[in-house]
Amino acid sequence: MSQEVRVRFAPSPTGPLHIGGVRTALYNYLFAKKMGGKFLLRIEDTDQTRFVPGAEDYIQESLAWLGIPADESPWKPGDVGPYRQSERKSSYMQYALDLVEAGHAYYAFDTSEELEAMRERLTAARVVQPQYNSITRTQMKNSLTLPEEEVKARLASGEPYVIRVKIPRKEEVRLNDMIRGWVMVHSSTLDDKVLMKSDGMPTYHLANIVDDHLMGITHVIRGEEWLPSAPLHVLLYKFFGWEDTMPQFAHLPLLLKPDGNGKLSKRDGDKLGFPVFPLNWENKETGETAAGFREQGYLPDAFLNFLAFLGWNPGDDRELFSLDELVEAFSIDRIGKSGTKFDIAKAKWYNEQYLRSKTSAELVKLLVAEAKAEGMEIPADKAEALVNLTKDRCTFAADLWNESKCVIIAPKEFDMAVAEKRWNADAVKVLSNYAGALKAYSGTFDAETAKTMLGASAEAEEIKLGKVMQAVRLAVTGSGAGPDLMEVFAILGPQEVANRIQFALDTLPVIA
RNA sequence: GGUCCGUUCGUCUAGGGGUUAGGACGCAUCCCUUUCACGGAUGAAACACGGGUUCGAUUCCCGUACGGACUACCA
Repeated sequence: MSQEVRVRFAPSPTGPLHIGGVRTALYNYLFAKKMGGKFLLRIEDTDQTRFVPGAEDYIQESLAWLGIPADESPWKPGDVGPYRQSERKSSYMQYALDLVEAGHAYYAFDTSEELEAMRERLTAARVVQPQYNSITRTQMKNSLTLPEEEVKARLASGEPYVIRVKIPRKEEVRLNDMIRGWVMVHSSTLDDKVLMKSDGMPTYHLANIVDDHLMGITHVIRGEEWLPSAPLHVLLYKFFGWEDTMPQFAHLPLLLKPDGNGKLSKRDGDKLGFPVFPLNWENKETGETAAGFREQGYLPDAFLNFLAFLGWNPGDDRELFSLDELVEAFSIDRIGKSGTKFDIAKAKWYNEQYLRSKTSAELVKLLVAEAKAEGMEIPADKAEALVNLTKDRCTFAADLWNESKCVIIAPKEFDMAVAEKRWNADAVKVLSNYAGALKAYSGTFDAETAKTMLGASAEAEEIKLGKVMQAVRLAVTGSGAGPDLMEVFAILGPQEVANRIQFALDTLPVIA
């Protein structure tokens, strides 16, 4: 009988959730759903000095926006709670003490000044890697070097202390990563990491092992930055005697800067003009702000699809996947090993694809909302025609409005660069003729009619239509580029088109 | 510096001992067209390097180079 898959996403509430974290959450979600298991969210807030108010809400809202909510979380507790490490504080010490008891950990009383002095001494002695380990710990103040009585006295007096793991001197530590295969590290390169901090809180290393064990986590899917400490975690599972239920590890490739090299950072986004966070963020205390994909106009499905393909692919030529399809297609062995550079152009392409696949009704909603944000209204009888006319020209929902503007708002001024080239005597003749014809017209008016009438006007003046088309567009929309003109005319209706032409005729001096 | 991880078109990637090394984004050209787009077609563009193993290596092995992560009482 196979065990239920349980995975967790374990962010720290230290600020907005980085896009790399979002992808980690997504892969955890996809794996859990694919395996018919559970996706948990655990808040790793053991560093009280870095806690940022609002960050938890941000995490929750981000997952909600993407449609990948956790099955168990601080806001939806299952039966292995609490789901905030700060609320589990009381349980960690006992586990650390068990390790001390078993000889796998020890108390250390060194002050930060003493630690600093030790590092300096080792550096001066050209020790390649100054660290608290099996050698150096013999020279520090800890329960391994101090007499038992003194240790007891120090503890009793309330002197601050930490508990450090006692890394064995010679041991080959190995783990079988689901993405990277066997990874082997010698224990001599590991250091005696702090397990319990002097403030009584556990470090990540202790907390994540204890909690993953207690929460029944079967697979740990996290970023590659954790790979170097994974051997320590393996050792800890062994020390606790939990090897049998140790989760399987999968270390995800990093998200890299689009240009040059290195981990993708907020700075890169700012510099290149794209967000690296799912939602807008504002830290009320520091005034720090960050742009979000949602506010930039990205659709959650498109963003999700884009994100899924940053390091994973289905193995065939398909590119467009709904969340359900992603779940169906997902597998950890199709996750790549190497770092992935972030390409915003691809994200835009995904957004275009998803925008265009929306129904007219959905697009109308988006257009109306965008217009409203600009203080404008879209006449109900024109909305559908507008979105159908403009959607193929749009990347974001905001473009629906940008592209529709020229229909909704009559031009007050004209693109003079176009006017200088195209606004000539021929154009004026044709337009005058056309305006007159439109004013007199009262039948049904569609794109076909608009064009036939325009053609007739041109013919009447013995002028080739193609020669004056740009001028016609300029007169009615004020610019030289835009959606299909005849369709625009159809939406406007003959009277409005005539009015606009008349305004242009009255305003624009003949230049060309 | 040390430990660990990685390296196929500019980018995301497929592939895998013998292939014209495939797709997508982007780019270019052409077609469509009343403009700009959309769409269609075409094109330029990659196996980091050096040794092995092999009849044969981009693919397997070992080095080198390059890149990255980690190296806190942060996660």
